[in-house]
Amino acid sequence: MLREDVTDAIRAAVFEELAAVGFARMSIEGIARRAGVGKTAVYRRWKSKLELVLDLVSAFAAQGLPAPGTGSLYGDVRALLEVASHALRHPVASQVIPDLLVEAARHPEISDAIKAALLDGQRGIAAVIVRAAVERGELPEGADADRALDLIVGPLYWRLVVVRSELPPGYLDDLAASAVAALGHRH
Amino acid sequence: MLREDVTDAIRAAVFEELAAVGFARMSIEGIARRAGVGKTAVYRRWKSKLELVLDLVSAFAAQGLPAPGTGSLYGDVRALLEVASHALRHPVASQVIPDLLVEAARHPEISDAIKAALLDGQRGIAAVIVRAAVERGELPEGADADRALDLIVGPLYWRLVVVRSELPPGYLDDLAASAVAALGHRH
DNA sequence: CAACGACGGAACGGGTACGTATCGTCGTAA
DNA sequence: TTACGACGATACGTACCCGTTCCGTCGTTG
Repeated sequence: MLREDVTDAIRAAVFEELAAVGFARMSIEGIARRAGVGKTAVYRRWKSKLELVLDLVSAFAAQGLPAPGTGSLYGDVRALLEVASHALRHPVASQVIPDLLVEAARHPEISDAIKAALLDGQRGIAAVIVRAAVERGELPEGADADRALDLIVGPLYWRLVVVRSELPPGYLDDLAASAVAALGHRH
Repeated sequence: MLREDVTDAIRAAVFEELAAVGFARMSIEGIARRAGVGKTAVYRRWKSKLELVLDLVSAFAAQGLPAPGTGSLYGDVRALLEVASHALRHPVASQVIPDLLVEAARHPEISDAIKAALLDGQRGIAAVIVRAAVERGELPEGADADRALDLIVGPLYWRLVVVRSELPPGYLDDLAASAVAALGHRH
């Protein structure tokens, strides 16, 4: 019977190692070292670095984010931005997520896992938000949830992860208002 | 005197290697192998992998992108999106740029080089576009160029690099219109 | 035609990681 | 108390890469 405390220590070490050196440089030896564990303990549980990471990402997917229901489109968008900005400001997540997204371009398995764990969850939330707004009459029939997600999360991701600059005060409020304006715009 | 054809071969190999395996996995030996060159030829020119990449990125920065001047805010935004989408769809650039952006979080030198080569150029263009729109009366006085860049490029980057899905027909037109609507929105 | 210097190739010692095997130790369950 | 099995530690042979050194070749310069 595998000891659970050892398993947990390894999992935690993987996250730290991913954040510190990235998937490409991450090694089984480094994980075991950081976890204070023998290499044997790692290989007894997972066959490879890839399996190990896929397992962690999938565990993340199981959580499932709750969709906001504030009663207004602006409120829902603002709430989604709040959650997303917290995630992207987390020192570990803000390092691990972009790193795995880049690796996803080289490993289809990572791509699938990330899509299932993060992107599909967000798409679902966006779909709920848009549908509610349509029913409320705030958005025209047939509004596209994917496009909505681009407009809401794209600027935030760009600012936090690509440019990596601080958010000015009121930025999320502003961005939510801008997104609502852009979504409501008819072409 | 160093032979220029060898230098060019190495530079090309670095781009290919960066796209294929990423900065973290890239090795001097691999570059020389791909370039059909001895390791000596590489070390004779650059001291390290980092210097090599910084040199290439800086060369890119020297190009300098032209700011669009179409006469309307929508036209300028649409033109900027056109250029950006071409760059982010290029098979090598679309792999190299996100990879270096992630590495930038770990290497301040890369961060500085990328900022100088890409982000500052885009910021300058956004500033020109916004200033022209303000003079035209299309945007209110004091419109923020950085926020404009977030709203214009953010969604595109998200869609092309993060989600990595195809652009639906008319997506750029739509996005340009949405960005203009969001920018014009007063709060 | 002679000297020079960059070239590709090969080898160096040192470092890290791979995946596997073999220890002795220690907690647990029969 | 005995048997089992997961544990940490250590070592194995292989592979890759580091940065450097030496070699013989070859094109250019003078």
